[in-house]
Amino acid sequence: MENQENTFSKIYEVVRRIPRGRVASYGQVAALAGNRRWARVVGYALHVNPDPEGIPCYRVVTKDGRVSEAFAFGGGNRQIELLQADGVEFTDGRVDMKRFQWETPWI
DNA sequence: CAGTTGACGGCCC
DNA sequence: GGGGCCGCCAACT
Repeated sequence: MENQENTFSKIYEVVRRIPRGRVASYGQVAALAGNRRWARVVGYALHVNPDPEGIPCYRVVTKDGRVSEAFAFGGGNRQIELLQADGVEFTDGRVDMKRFQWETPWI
């Protein structure tokens, strides 16, 4: 199995575990991956996203509930449309983290 | 090998 | 309350 202890693999595994209709922040993914300070690394890891179909990187947003502007991998704010399709409600270009942030035991 | 960058986060002003 | 700066780790040039 994919028991690779690589930092990136951990991050990808966490992102892959994000349920539909929910979002997670970069710091959250980093914390679940093992280290909270990997927030920036998470961003880079998703940037090199080797499997965009298996890794819903669009479910990862900033702690403010806003999506990255550099997410132009499909065309502008396509990420928001994908999240809305998942049932995530957006308000003024931002998602209500209080309601849609992925519930994790790390909290 | 060393310096800089980067899909961020948190603290300071 | 909003904006700006520094800090974290890994990858790229």
